[in-house]
Amino acid sequence: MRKMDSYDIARLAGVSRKTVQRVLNNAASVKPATRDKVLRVMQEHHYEPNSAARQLSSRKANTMGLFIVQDKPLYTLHTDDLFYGPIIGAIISRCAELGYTTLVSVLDLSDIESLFSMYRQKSIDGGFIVSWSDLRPVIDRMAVAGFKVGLFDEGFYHAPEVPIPHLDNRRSARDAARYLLELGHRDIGILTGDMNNFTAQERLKGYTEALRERGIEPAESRICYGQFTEEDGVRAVERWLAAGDLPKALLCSNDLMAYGALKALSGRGVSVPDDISVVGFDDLLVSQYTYPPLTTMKVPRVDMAVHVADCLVALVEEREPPAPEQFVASLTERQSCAPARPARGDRQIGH
Amino acid sequence: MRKMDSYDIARLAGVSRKTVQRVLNNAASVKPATRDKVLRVMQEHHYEPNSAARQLSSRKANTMGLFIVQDKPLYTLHTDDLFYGPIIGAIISRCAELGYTTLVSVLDLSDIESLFSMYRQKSIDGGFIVSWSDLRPVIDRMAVAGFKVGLFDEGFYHAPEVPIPHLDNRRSARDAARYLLELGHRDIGILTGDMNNFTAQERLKGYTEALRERGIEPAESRICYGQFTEEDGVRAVERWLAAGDLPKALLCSNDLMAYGALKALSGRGVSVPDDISVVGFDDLLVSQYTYPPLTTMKVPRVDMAVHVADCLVALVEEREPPAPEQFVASLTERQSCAPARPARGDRQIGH
DNA sequence: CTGAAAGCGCTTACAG
DNA sequence: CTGAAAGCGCTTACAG
Repeated sequence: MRKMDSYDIARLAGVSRKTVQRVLNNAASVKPATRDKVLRVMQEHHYEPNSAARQLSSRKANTMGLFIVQDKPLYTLHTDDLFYGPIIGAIISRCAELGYTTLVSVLDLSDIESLFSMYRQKSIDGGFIVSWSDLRPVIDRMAVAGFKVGLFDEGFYHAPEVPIPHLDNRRSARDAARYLLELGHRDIGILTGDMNNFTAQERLKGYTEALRERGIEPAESRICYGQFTEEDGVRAVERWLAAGDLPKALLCSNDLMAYGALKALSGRGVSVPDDISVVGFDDLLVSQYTYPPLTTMKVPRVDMAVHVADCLVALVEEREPPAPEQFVASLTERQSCAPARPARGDRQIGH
Repeated sequence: MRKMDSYDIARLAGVSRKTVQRVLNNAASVKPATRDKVLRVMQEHHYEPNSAARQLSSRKANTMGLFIVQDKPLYTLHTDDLFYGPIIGAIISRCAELGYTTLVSVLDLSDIESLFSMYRQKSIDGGFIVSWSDLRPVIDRMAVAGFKVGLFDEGFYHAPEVPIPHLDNRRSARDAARYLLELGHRDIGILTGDMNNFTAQERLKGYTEALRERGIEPAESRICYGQFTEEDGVRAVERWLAAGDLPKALLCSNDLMAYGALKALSGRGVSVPDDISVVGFDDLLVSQYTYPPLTTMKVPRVDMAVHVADCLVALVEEREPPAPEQFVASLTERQSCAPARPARGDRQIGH
């Protein structure tokens, strides 16, 4: 019961160390009977190979890093971040399935060195970075050093050698706008995200395309530029309300902004969905608890996470990466949208 | 730039390996000039000591395990679990501050073996288990094996050698009930958690004590037994409503049940807080988004997490653990409570 | 295919 | 205090 190593197991099972190792690595060339015997001995003695020794001699950590960056000014990102929470869980689980443990760190953007440390210390074979910020400088440094990394938000980065799951934001936003159009709405506003962000740009394009398909040219007054924060939603609504110019339907480029809009609307006594329909984007956990529960475009975050994990592991193992996938958000209907009510000369819809 | 080891650094800096090591471990006995020189050489060559080699020779992983168990039937627990999310972040950050990395796993309760594996492989020096389930059998096995572990929920376990942060649930619930009493309410119901759970028992006791202080003996009809799930909140409200016997104020033993109650109430057209005041317990992220925003007892989860982390690290390093702390939940007022309205023979309060 | 040796890159006693 | 050696427990070439 004292110190057990693979040598002891070999002796006790009456086989060579090599055989013990084959059993550990599930090699085929071991007779079932021998295999069982070795396994039995290992279990009896609670033997499991020392991971540090393994890492040291094989030069492989079988560990991935997961870096959650605490984005500073605009977005605060915690492990309980509503968007990234499920992604974090999915990555960890998927890596485990693929034989990797996951070392999680929360990182300040001002102290990004500890990320590089983990690579240099050979604590990890690769890493995922989860962040809303523009990480291009960091990623470039990593590329130079040959450190393997996967990302999530393609808002700022797009490089063939860096796995990033691709969401078809334009199409998804188009689908959201079409939904509103099919409800009979013609006066549809949009609340955009940070326009330096590729994702935000694409969602705006999708909105514009959908309206144009119906021969509607989106007026400048219908486009409100935000930064993906809840506060933007509040401000947008208040500005429209102050101008007496609230649209009849509102597409928010993420759920957080929709929450802000909903709050401001309800605070001003404007009824959702009777007076205005609201659609969000993401489908965060909170969306089922808002008032009214938010209709939103669900981003398949878990599938996307599994996909990056698969890509990064393939990269680390120098295998062919899985085929690229194109993800699309799907409509989750709740109670924040209603058919347009007939007014002025608008044609009536429904019923 | 090829393979750098501490020997190379020593040679390049013109010192002994021992000195390099002293620098790495921040030992005092190195002259500042020497120290700087060594550090400069290390930086120039991007040298960082190999973690596997360190672990192997020092028999220490400097790593903690964080096991998020996916509790089966009643509660589902994900990394985005509203209660545990911030706790997870706090543990990781605190461990980092104390010099430990954190290996996170999500665990199925049916496959708890992988938890033991990490200890046997010496991948971790200790671990935290985050779960709603009754873990006593697992913890007992760990104690026998000498594996060090910290927990969160003291609902089921209470042992001197296992760090668990202690929340004074009785006092916290008493404070919540007192708040309702001070608002003038006398007809106050409670929705309890699973009564096998110590935490649930204590919260009920706190409620009872507060009412008795005011000479109110809680009627059986005011106590509704739940299991900490959202659905319990729905059912409780529906049962009371069906009996035409809704209390004027309701203390929910956690936020999730309060969400259910709020939904059911609003679905039946009962106004919160005009017709009934509702108080939750936990202060999850969602509570600011419910309708109306939920007044609730905030559990200092982050402080509690930091405290267990400190305790477990002390245990691992065989140092004296920090002094035990007694945590208390504090009232977070939002909009789900209002003063009792004068009715029948009740004395009037307020104004 | 099998076995004994060398090696992974540190830390830790152990002589000097 | 300093330095050379042994050792941590595996894996990986390398002879046989």
